[in-house]
Amino acid sequence: MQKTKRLLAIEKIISEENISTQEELLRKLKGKGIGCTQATLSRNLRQLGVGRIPDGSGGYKYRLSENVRSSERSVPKLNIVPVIQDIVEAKGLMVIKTIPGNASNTAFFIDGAGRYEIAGTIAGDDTILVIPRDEVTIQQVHTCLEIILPGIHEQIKKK
Amino acid sequence: MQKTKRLLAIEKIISEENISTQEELLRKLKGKGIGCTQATLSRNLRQLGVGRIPDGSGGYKYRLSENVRSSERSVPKLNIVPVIQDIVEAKGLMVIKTIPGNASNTAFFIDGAGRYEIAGTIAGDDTILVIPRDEVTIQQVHTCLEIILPGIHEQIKKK
DNA sequence: TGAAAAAATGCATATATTTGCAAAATAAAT
DNA sequence: ATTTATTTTGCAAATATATGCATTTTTTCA
Repeated sequence: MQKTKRLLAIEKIISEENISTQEELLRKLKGKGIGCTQATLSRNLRQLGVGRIPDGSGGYKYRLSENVRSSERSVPKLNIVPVIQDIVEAKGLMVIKTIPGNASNTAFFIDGAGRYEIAGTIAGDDTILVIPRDEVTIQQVHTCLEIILPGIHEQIKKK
Repeated sequence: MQKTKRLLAIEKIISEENISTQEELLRKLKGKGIGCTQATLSRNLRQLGVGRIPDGSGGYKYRLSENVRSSERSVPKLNIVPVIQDIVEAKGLMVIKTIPGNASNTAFFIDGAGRYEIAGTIAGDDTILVIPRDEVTIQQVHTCLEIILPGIHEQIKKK
């Protein structure tokens, strides 16, 4: 999906350098071969929870939300995807099946991402219940999972 | 000095309510007898380090910088409340997030209060699902929690 | 106290961001 | 494989925010 790639690229760029306008970010993306309009960027930034704050020297810069930043700094990108066996939706909730004994750490990882879309998770031995916030569609949760665990859907399809 | 008063008022308003545009903040200030133009506000917000971030529901809100917020919350409360990180409602249920490993004992405490409003709780490692009885509103559950854990909402707000 | 310098402000405008709407692209269903 | 529904996107226009400049207010200093 083109959008997912862009969202990931945006997070990366913003966390690595000081961007002060959407036009500037637009150029950086173009440089990476990822194109869209400024309007789309505006929507994407909101979805990602990216804020705009004073940079301390008269200007402004975009910055990821606190929880996203802290999760990126402390949780290693371990290869957690392979433990996930299946994802199904039920009653507006999302149920993730893992290989036995791996629900807890996977849920912890998901929680750690600090995504707004997810109200919380509860993990058993090999099953995780992901509770989306009201107003959040299952589709949005899927996008969200893709951001937390890039390649997750791809991985499952292959099973 | 007129400006100092305004800066303080801005900090106060922003920390207490969700403001989404400078015009809106302008009106709030006028309501307090403090007047200026949007241009001045723009300059003041930058000086205060106030950022603009997604509010999680499609809009934006202004927020004080992290350091300002953390210095304001330096008075510790002395009870078990601090282990609770967040409370959100979803699907008519209530999800309580705690610091890792504390969901179980907190849930036990909540159960122990024997409140009628709460049908039961399920605790994982750091998440508690509180299931209200049918006919019980979320608002009632909030009130109920405040009775069991005085100061809980106050505590969370400051995070 | 009065003059000079610095800071703050308003006005008008430039710049930047958001949004409604229709078209295009994706995903889902038959 | 088509059709249908959903999501994403671009375009143009509306909103919102930032800034240059002249003026007023506040501060500094002799």
